[in-house]
Amino acid sequence: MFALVDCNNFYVSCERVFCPALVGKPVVVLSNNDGCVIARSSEAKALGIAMGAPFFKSRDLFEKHNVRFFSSNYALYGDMSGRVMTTLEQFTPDLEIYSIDEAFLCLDGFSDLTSYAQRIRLTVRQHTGIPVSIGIAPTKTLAKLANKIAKKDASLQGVLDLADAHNIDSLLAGVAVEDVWGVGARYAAMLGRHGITNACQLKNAGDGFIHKTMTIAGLRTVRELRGEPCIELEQSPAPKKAIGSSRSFGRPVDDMAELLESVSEYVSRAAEKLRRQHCAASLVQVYLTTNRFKDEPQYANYLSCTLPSPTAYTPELISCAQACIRAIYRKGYRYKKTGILLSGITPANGLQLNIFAGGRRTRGDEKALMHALDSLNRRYGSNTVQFASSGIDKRWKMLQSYKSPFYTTRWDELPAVKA
DNA sequence: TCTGGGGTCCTAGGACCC
DNA sequence: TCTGGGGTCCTAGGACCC
Repeated sequence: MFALVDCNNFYVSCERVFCPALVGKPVVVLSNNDGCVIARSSEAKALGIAMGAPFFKSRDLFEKHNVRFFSSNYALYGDMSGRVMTTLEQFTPDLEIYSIDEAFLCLDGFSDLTSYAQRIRLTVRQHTGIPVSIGIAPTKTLAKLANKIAKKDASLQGVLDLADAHNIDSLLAGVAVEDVWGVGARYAAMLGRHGITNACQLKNAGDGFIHKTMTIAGLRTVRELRGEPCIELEQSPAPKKAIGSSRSFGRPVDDMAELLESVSEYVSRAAEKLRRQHCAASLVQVYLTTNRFKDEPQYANYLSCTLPSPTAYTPELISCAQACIRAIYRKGYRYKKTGILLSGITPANGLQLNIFAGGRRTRGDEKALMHALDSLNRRYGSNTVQFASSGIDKRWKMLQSYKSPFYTTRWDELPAVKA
């Protein structure tokens, strides 16, 4: 048996923990660059504020209903997520952290699951202040679905064990096909054209048709809806096969020097992650693009660069990425965004050395330098030491005009309790 | 002035190998 | 008139997830 524990309106809930005055009021959290709405309180949803709604188009509505809004504060959300997951680990030895706000728990061998799940809810609430909902079922896909129903139906008090339902098919018939895990907008439209609009109809669709139109992954989804487990619990996350970093700029950028700074910064971020998983990369991909929403000359391009041997040495990766930008940069455009992707990832120990790389500084020196860099930044905060090529002013940086304090990760921003 | 970021998996097609 | 068969690897594109 699987339980899916999902935090309710997670980012909004994190903000509310440290600012209880927000409880009961419409609250939203914005994407990077304060671009779109990516989390909404139930009050905000009730006002008709859509997921992904552009912030600047909604400002009037926000003002009218006194909607509170926040820039995203990932240091806070990541830290709160860790606290929730640590609490969940007390309830089962077998747990998969699926995303920042969700975990699958294996409940095999446990009894009285609904009341156990209620205890989980109360404990998470007490330890972290975060409200969660829990769906229980014999497959992950059904557990996701049960969770969705538990969130919607207030009478369930946040928990639904599908085994308790007397008529699962009628429950499935009440769930739109696009709300099934693994069915996105494209598949939902395609299925709709074939008369399949709810989860029960999808469950009863023909295997051949599903395989042909939705590949093997779609077939797994359908089998899971029938109660046949096809997707296992993954307890130890596999190392990443690709690590990317990209950001929209806070304002249009036309100067190549600033584009070079931005990719240097993004490569530094990605390389840090690469070293954290003890890997090296052999392929650097770089792209740039203008703002597709603007009625002005558009240009987008990308270029990749294969390294002679895999590396996790930031300066080498930066040189590659900057060479790519120089090659694809065209003067006269207003750029909106650059991004990089590291791939061809292999474990850093036992690297194939390059026979032609003699005479350069040794791998040992590079490793020591990166280790020192990472240690300093871990201890004293991100970007305490950085590469000059990433720039000093960084006037291209994204906007974060409405960010809440780093309540849990910076000494000088800890909330104070007044006597 | 203003529309996010970071991933995974599957498939098809092309280049290459023997 | 007439030119094989079996395979791997890589990449791009399209779908999905949060």
